[in-house]
Amino acid sequence: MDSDDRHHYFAFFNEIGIIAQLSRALMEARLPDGLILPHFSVINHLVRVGDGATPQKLARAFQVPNTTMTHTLAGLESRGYIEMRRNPRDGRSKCVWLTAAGKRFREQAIAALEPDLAVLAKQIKKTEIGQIAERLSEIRKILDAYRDEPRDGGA
Amino acid sequence: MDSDDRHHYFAFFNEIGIIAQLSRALMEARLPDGLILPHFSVINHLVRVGDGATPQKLARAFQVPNTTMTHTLAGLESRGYIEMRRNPRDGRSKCVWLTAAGKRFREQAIAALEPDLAVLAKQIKKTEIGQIAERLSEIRKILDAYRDEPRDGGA
DNA sequence: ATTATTTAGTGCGATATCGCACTTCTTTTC
DNA sequence: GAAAAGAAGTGCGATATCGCACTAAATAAT
Repeated sequence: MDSDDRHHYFAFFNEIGIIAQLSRALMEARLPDGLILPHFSVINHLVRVGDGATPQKLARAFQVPNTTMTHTLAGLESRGYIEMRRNPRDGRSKCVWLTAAGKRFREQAIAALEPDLAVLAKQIKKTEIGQIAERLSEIRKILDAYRDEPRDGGA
Repeated sequence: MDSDDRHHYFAFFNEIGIIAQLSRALMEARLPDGLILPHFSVINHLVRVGDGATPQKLARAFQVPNTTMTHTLAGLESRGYIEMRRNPRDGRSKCVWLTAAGKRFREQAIAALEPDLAVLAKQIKKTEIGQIAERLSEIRKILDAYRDEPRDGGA
């Protein structure tokens, strides 16, 4: 692999990083003060996948350390968007439950973002987004698998 | 735009965010202790585009606040990878110059990453990466432009 | 020329992320 | 059943990111 080959991969991940940064900033500009993307993401996840998950499970889903998830959940709980209850199945653990306020927060955040999405949708067609997202999903899975068995191949 | 349409866009940006996170973690695992992606990115930028740029220019190139770039540059300077000199054209400003150690750092970082890249290259073909990167570049430009004239359309 | 405005860089404070180590509880081993 | 090993969550400390406000210098306005 020569320098030019490497640059292709670097350039790809560079674009990814910039888009992640830009989209995150765009999104956070629409969220209430003190709330950031992970707050919304967690709430959104709970709505879509269903609540009652443990912090551990959420940390894995978002690929962040447990401490980070603890911190994010603390922020959501202090605002009354989630409730942390005891896990009846495991005394070490807890379960995260959405509150009505939490669901309302999600609705409002999505509504606040709608106009931006509408503008972007005019320039980036849904079909194209869908196609690229599929490719990205494959790449994400490869990276994700690689994370668990780095470099030395396999075994 | 209905809930399902929205989800397409959310899913796209979600994949982007995850890949950014994974690739960054992969990269940083290969960097010397205390150095993170922005450190490498800045050095790499200076090598590729040429050094002598002002902190301001770098901050814009990386879309980060000036304070963040100041902090990153301080880290690089304290390790002797760059030199901050006075800007002869503007007394308020400075110029960032690479040192031999800085160039060596880049070489070593790339070498340390090479085996990972080689493995990934087997699973993600260069041509496909290139194609997706082109699409992403267009999307990045759209987002970038939108950043300057949000929501209310134009004019 | 003097003053007002803008710009580059940075000190400071607030919050986010994350590694480490500890507590508490569960599961495994004997 | 007791002891050992493992797992979930969190307190603490270190660093990153970023907004605000300040200083110094350049540029514009008069």
